[in-house]
Amino acid sequence: MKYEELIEQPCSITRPMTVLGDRWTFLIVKQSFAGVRRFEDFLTSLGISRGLLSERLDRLVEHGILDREPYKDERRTRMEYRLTTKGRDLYPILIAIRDWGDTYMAPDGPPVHYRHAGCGGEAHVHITCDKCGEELSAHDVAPEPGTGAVRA
Amino acid sequence: MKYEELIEQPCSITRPMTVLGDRWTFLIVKQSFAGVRRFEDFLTSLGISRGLLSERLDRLVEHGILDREPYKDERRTRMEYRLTTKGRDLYPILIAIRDWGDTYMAPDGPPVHYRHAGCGGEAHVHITCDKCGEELSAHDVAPEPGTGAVRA
DNA sequence: TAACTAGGTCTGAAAATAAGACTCAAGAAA
DNA sequence: TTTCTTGAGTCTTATTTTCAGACCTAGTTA
Repeated sequence: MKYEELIEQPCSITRPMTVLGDRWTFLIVKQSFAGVRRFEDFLTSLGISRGLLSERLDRLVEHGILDREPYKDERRTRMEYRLTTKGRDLYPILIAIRDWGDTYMAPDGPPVHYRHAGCGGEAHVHITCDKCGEELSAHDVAPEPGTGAVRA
Repeated sequence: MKYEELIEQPCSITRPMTVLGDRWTFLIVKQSFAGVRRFEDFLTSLGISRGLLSERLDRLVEHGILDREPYKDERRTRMEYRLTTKGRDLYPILIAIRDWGDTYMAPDGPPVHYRHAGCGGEAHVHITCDKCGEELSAHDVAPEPGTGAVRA
């Protein structure tokens, strides 16, 4: 199967993966959250090659995750890539990955704390039931076909 | 930069991506949560090629995300790949991706509902502060170096 | 005018992926 | 006993992606 064909699968995990599921895309988004906006800054902070960065930024813009806008520096016009609302909504995925990374891949402790500004507590993700409010784990959840499923 | 070198970066988002950030790995994990355990079942449900599936399963086992065990069918011995605790802890990432996928890539509505067994409500992720309990968005969070950061 | 900078494009070599043929062992069928 | 089928892979070849670095272009500064 061609990887691109996966986007047609009726699965809300598979479909985002066709957009985000490669080596670099998610790291670019991560840098965006960290305030990186310019081509050269993505380039040097990530160590990605120019060609790939160019292609990936284009794709993120196409998918409406980043906006590409020229803006006036003091003197020159430069390009900026900024997260859209759709892009900012990826934040829980980022924090979920960070929680797992801190737990299993950070032998020297968390490299970065994500603190509640002002309060000083740390941000973590939780799965909760939107009806009873209880905190859930994988055991408590049962998948069930929805309206977007393909009828056989 | 070689992609593999990224695993040394002091970042709990980058490091998991070196394990999970390719076309197929996360989809294999997704299938594991859906109850798939056998080689042939991953193969047909995902449409991945044999060689890649073999290599990816090995890698997930190496990283302690799946366990590979022979088990007795009625008559024969077969292989099973099952999530470890480390693997099950990926669930919030999965649900976070699904939330985003349902919001932005499911024009016909959610293909699958992830329901709280018994209660019937739906599972969603939230970012909360572990000190004050408030629900947070990207705006409310400020990154700050931790013990695992490299000193410059 | 020359050099520099941001933001790219182009190119060739190396690596990863796709598709399918082949292997091998165990158990079932004839 | 020989053959067939099945699960779980390995191997091979062609195609795609990725890497690394050279090159390009327009405005800026010296």
